[in-house]
Amino acid sequence: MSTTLKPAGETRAGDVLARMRSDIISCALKPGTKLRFETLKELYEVSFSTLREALSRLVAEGLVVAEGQRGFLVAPVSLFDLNDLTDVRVLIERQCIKLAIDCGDDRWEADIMANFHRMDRLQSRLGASYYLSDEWASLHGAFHLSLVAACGSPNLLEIRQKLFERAHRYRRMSSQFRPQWRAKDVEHKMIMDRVIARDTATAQDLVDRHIRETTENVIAHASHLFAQGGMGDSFRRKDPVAAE
Amino acid sequence: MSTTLKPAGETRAGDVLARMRSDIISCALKPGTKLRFETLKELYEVSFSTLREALSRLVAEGLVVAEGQRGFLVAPVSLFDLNDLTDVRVLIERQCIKLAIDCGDDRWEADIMANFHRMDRLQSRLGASYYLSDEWASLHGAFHLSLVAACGSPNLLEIRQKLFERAHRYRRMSSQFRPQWRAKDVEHKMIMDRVIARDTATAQDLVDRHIRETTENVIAHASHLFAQGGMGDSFRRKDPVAAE
DNA sequence: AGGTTTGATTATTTCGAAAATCCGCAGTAA
DNA sequence: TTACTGCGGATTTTCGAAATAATCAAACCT
Repeated sequence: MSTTLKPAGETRAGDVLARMRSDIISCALKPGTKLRFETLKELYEVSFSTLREALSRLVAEGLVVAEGQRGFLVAPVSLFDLNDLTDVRVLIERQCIKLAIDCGDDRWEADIMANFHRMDRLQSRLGASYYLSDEWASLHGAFHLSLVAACGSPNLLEIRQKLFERAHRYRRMSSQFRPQWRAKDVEHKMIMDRVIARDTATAQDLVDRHIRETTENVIAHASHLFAQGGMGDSFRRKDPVAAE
Repeated sequence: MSTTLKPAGETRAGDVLARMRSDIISCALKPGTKLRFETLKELYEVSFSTLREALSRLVAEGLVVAEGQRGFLVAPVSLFDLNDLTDVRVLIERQCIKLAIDCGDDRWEADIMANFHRMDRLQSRLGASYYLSDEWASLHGAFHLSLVAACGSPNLLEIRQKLFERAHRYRRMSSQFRPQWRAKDVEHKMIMDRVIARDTATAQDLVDRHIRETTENVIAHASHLFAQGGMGDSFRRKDPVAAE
C-alpha cells in the first residue's frame, strides 16, 4: 500500500490524493474497479468530503472517471487508450527535449548526470528485478524529468508529467508478467549522452523509440488484461508518428 | 444516437463547477482574486464541501490555484504564462489539424461548414461588437473544435480543450479594451477552406498564425493588467516555434 | 524602540449525519 | 412473455457544525 508520512504543512486531502494516485498507478486499485465510499473511507481513514475532493482531482488527472450520480471508477485501461497516450506522449516529449536542449545550462547537465547515477546505482544494487521496485520507478521518473526540466515551459512540463504517470500504470501492468525486461539502462545512457551533446534530432528519435518500444512491450505481455469494450481494440491510427 | 445522453442528471457540484469556470473565464472573477468560502457560498448558494469539490477540479484545469492551507485563488495571468500557453497551444493544434485531415470523413467536413455558418450568421446579426457576446464565444469555440474533432485522439482533444479555455480568458481580457477587433471571420473562412481541401501544411500555418496574432493582440492591449511578480514578464523563449 | 511571543479573531479544512438518488425486484397489466 | 410501475435497501451527494490552522494586533521582553 502506501506510506503514511504526514509531513507538516500537508493537507489531509492532499495526502489522500497522493496515496490514491500511487495506489492507482501501482494497480493496487485495479483499472475499472468501482470505488465505493465505505470501502475507501476505511482504507484511507478519512471522511466522505475529503475522499470526494481527492477523487475529483484524480478525475481531472485522468486516473479516475466520474459516472454521473453513480459514483467513481478507477479509469479503465484499453489498447486504444494506450496507443493514443503513447502518440501524445511522443509529441510532447519531443518538444520538451528540443526546448531543453535549446535552453539548458550547466546546472541542467549536472542534474541529468546526477539523476542517471542515482538510478543506475540502485539498478545495480537491486539486480535483475529492479523494475518491480517503487523506489526505482521514482528515480526513473526523476531521471526522465531531469532530461526535460530545463525546457522552460511549465505548461508543457505539467502535461508531460500527467501523461507520464498514466503511462506508468500501463508499464506496471506488464512488469508483473515479465520477469526480465529489455536492457533499458543502455537506452537511458544513450539518451543522456545525446541530450548532453545537444544532438537534438538524435535525442528526440531515441526518446521516441524508447517510449514506443516500451508500449509495444506492454501490448505484447499485458494486453490480455485490457478492457474489451468501448472503441475497438484493433483500431490504430493510419500514421501514428508525430508530424515533422 | 450518441449525441447528448445527459438528460436531467446533473450534480450540484457539476453545476457549480460549470458556473465558476464560466465566471473565471469571463473574468467576472478577476485573476488573482482570493476566493473566500463565505463569499462563494453566498454567490453560488451551495455549502463548503460542494464548493471545495468544484474548486479542486478547477485547480486541475489550471483556472484556480490552491495555496497550501490558505485557501484558493483565481489563477493569476502573466505575460510569461500567456506566451507559454500560446506556444503549447500551437504545438497541440498543429498536430490535431494534421490528424483530423488524415482521418476526417464527409460528416466531419459537413460539421465544420455547419459550425462556421452558425458562427458567421450570429456575427452578422450582432454587428461590430459580436466578440463581446458569450453566445458568439460559444459558437467560435464550437467551430474551432469541429475543425479538429475528427483527429481520433481523445487525449489530444482534452488537452486542447483545457488550453483553449485558459486562452479564452486572455482573449476576454483584451476584448473589453478593443472596440474593433481585426477581421477574424476572414481568417476563419480561409482556415476552413484549407482544412476541407486537405491542405495540411497551409492549414497548420494558418491556424498557427491565427493563434499567435490573437496573442499579440492581447499583449498589445491588455498586458498592462497582468501580474508583475513571478518569472519575469520580459522572458521569451529563443525559438518559440514548434519543431517541424 | 525593535523584535518576539501570546491570544483573540477569522478563514479553511474535516467530519459524520441527513437528504437525494439509484438499482434491483416483485407485482401488475397488456 | 414483455413492458411498465412502485417499493425497499444500498450508495452517493449535500449540508452545516466542529476541529484545525493562519492572521493580526496588543502585550511583553531585551
